[in-house]
Amino acid sequence: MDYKNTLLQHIEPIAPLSEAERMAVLAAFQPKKLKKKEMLLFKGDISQHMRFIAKGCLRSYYLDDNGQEHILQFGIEGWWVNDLYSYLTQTPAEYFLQAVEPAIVLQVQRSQLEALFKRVPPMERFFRIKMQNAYVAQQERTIKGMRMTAEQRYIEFREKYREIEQRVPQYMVASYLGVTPEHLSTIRKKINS
Amino acid sequence: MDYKNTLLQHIEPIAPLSEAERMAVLAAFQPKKLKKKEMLLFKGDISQHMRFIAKGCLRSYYLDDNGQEHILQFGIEGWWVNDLYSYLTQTPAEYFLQAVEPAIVLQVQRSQLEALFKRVPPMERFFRIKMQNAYVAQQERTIKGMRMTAEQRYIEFREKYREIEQRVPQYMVASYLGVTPEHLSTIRKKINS
DNA sequence: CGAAAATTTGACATGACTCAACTGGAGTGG
DNA sequence: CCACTCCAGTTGAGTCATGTCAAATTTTCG
Repeated sequence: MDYKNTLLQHIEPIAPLSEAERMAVLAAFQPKKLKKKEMLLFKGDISQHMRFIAKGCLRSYYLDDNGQEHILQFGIEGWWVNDLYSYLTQTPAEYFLQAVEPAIVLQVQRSQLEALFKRVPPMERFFRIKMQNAYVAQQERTIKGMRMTAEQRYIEFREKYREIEQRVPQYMVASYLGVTPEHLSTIRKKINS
Repeated sequence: MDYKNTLLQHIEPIAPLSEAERMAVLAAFQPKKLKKKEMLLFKGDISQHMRFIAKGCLRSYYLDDNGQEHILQFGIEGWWVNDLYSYLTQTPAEYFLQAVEPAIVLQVQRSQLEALFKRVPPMERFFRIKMQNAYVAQQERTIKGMRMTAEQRYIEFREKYREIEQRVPQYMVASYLGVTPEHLSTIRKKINS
């Protein structure tokens, strides 16, 4: 039950809850254990849950027309992962969700979360704020993706997500940064000299 | 008062309102008229309002270390524009907001919007959904910015924002797409042949 | 009409990709 | 515990995409 604390610790600084609300929130979420490389969502599935990472490391990615993987996002403890568009519109997912490390994910059914929003207004607030922050961060990433060189992006990634870099293989970092593994390798060589 | 309808027409499909709520919402917003090139927010200002475009066309942009403009976003009728991070955290803005065409913007003070969220719960819902959609769209743009060629991005932009393309100068489109005006020019030449 | 701004064009430089070969380390089966 | 295989990572050559700079041309607007 320890992982449930992880969840509350992430919600409460943003949206404090009464004891009853806390119970309601916890009751709505269910834990799911994942092995390394286990899939949490496939392209084509309809995402039925909001998902909070209590432990471990996951990634979301899609396959392009050539079957190549492109990573959108990594997530570690305290992050939310999803194919949000699929979840929101209940259409088939574009993205895959997969555990990069063994993981524990807390999931809440869409219908239950909607009910929770009604019963526990701070949760609606919490998600609005989370979305706002995610949006801002994403905006930042968009600009940087288009305007910075791969080297600059890598240096930033390193500083910002030191921990993630140490937990995922290098070719996944390359994929996240939008460069080929070869190119990332040359960048690293250049930096370490 | 016509522009106030524009606002309600954008809120109600997502979050229906009672007559009283409608009044409360309208009362909170104040119109502001902008001339072409007039600034709505400067870098360094603290963004005090949420802003809805009732008429006209605006852009948000920032200046890099070389003083070059980079456009994040255009907005036309029915869009929201802001430096969201500044608004949310009440820190100095990174971005400028400027009218590209004469415009009418409906503004609501942050404190009033917060009060509105409490009094009119559908508004909190409306903004959560807006944020989610914006986030998803932004995620899309991030991926495409890093992985598609400038030509592909331009073709997409054209299809998706035909109207905006016709309302803003080409060098701003280039800026939005993250390419030099010269390069966009050669892309256009290539496409039209 | 004239000046300023926007766009086009071309030569050259650099960043990033592709492809192919090689290196080194982590499992795995004998 | 060794030998083998497989996969991640590195290296280098050649190529394409895009940037920089400079100049010419067109458009806009006072």
